Amino acid sequence: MKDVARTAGVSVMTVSRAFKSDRSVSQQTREKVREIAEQMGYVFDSTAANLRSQKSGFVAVTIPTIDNGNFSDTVGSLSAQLNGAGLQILLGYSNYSIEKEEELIEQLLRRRPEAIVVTGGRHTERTRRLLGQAGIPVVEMWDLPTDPIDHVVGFSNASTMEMMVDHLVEQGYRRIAFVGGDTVWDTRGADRRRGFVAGMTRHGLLDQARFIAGGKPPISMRQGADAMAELLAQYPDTEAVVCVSDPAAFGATTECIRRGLAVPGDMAVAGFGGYELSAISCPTITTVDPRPADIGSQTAHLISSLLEQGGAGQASQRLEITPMLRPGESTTRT
Amino acid sequence: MKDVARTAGVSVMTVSRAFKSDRSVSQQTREKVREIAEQMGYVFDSTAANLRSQKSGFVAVTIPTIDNGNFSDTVGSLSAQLNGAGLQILLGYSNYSIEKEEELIEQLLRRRPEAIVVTGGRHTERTRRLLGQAGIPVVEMWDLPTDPIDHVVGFSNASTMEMMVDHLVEQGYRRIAFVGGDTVWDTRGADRRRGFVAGMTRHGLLDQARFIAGGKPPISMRQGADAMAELLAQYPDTEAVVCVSDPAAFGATTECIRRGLAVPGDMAVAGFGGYELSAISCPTITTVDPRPADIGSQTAHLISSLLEQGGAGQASQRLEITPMLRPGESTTRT
DNA sequence: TTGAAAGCGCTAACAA
DNA sequence: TTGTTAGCGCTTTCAA
Repeated sequence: MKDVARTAGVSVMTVSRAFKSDRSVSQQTREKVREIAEQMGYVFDSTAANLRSQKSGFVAVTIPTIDNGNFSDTVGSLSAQLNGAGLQILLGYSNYSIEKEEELIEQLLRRRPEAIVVTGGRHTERTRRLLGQAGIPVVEMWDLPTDPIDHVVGFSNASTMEMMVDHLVEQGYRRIAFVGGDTVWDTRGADRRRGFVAGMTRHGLLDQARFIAGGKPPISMRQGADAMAELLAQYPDTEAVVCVSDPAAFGATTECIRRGLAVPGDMAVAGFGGYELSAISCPTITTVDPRPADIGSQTAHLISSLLEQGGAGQASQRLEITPMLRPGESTTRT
Repeated sequence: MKDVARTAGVSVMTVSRAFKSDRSVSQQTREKVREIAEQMGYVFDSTAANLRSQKSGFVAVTIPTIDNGNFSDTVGSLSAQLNGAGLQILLGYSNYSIEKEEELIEQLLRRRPEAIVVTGGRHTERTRRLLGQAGIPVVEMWDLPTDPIDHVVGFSNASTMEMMVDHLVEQGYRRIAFVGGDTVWDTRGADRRRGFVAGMTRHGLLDQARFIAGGKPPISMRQGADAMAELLAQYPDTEAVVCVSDPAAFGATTECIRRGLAVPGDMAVAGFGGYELSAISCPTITTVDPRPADIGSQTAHLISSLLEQGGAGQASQRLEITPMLRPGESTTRT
């Protein structure tokens, strides 16, 4: 910057101002400075600017994995909106581990983000402490924790799954199985399973419920297919299956078709997540859409307004997203 | 840090050292300092450290969109490996626009990344200039540009698609259609289309080739289904379709099945990308796997070794990935 | 509208 | 093993 200033015959301060948007520099000076900077191949150094102004322009985000269309949708809309506000996303993957999440969050906080968004509502004690004293807005998304750290943008995985159980029971299914991943890892998956149990209990069908474990999340299509194979071996009289996610439900559906079983004629299948896959698949698969892009944009909007009003220390908001049931051919009684 | 130093009764330099890994501090002092820091809720400030040491710990990455399983796979493995080396990914989305990419790259360079990875080999002149004079290793991935900026980790989209055409012709198909997105936006899609034309020409079948445009990338499953509908209306005697990506091929396949057309009996379908979807779908879909995770890990490995050897200015490497044809039921002559 | 001085929180370089 | 000094490249603050 000093070099640019010298070449342009102005002070470094003027160069600095020429690179900001609406500061007080004459149009003429600004253009000259920018042109010279471009010629000299000068690239502004945000690191130094951030240090001095104590504003990083970062929003930190942790998601369990990038390998999940739902989370990518959320991050995509979050990112698009925050970029518009001049903020960049600093993304980290916790790999479904709250210990890894703790480590990750510590790393991210060292970059002095202006806000932080975490997925889910279960964290280590130290994570809660780190986030609590970070002095920036904290948003927990994709869940509705009973004891939130600060702000929340999410939905109840449990009651959404109950809604799905209601739908299946309404359609006349009774012997229903749940296919999910390891619940120690995937807390949202665990909540969905809890919702399944609650729904079955409420309908007096808990004794007809079956459970198949699908391994470590994210549950793949292959794991869904394997789970269906296991289900058919263990509980061949099952009438319907609800899977913890759409890819698993799709895998389960193809396994049936491959074996000559009709879906839903011989076996009904439902998923979770509202993926495009479920709407296009043949048969279309019943699912519930938690509107991941809405979670992202609501979160972005919340963060923008919080930062405008001065950041941390404001009344904690709780935005509840209402997932939508999308009935498909895969559970329609023929 | 000053506060921590005072409380611990040491100098700031000692505190600084206590937070580095293998520097010269007595084990006792380090533990005491860390403990006090933890109690005081002190979080190390990377921004300042980066400014002083002129090392950001960032690797910048641009991808067209997060909404594409192939790119997420690449970023996932890239990220996992670089995190191991203490580097964080600074990710940006170009939205398939080289103008947006230019803007994005300028933003990213301001954060002083230690290396930068861009997707594809087509860029604006200014992008090339910015990258050329950034003084850091530059990797272009997912392509094999004829005139690379610096390092390359990728494969030829054109010749990979030619391989697919060979496979279809070998299976006996002649009247073959190509379904792809807008080629102005998606340069990899354009390369694949070129490869299709080259393959058909080589087999003397260009006059029997058909083309259906699927809109702006990334091409969705829905667009694939719509493209199939259009194809059946315009060229009902088509024998096989090759799609620019697997999701589109899946959509096209379901559209056939929905209309009572057998795949491959009445219409053969092939995709591109090696998605799990193609291996699980019923019928399984013929695809070609560019091994996105390998692209990521090869890129990570290249970057690690370049940074170890001092960063920019080293001999430009060109790592070619060999995509694998994965024949599926969707093109198998019955 | 422009400039000079001070300093953001850390580390390189050197000294003890 | 520990401490002192200077300064990374910018912006804040104050003055002209």
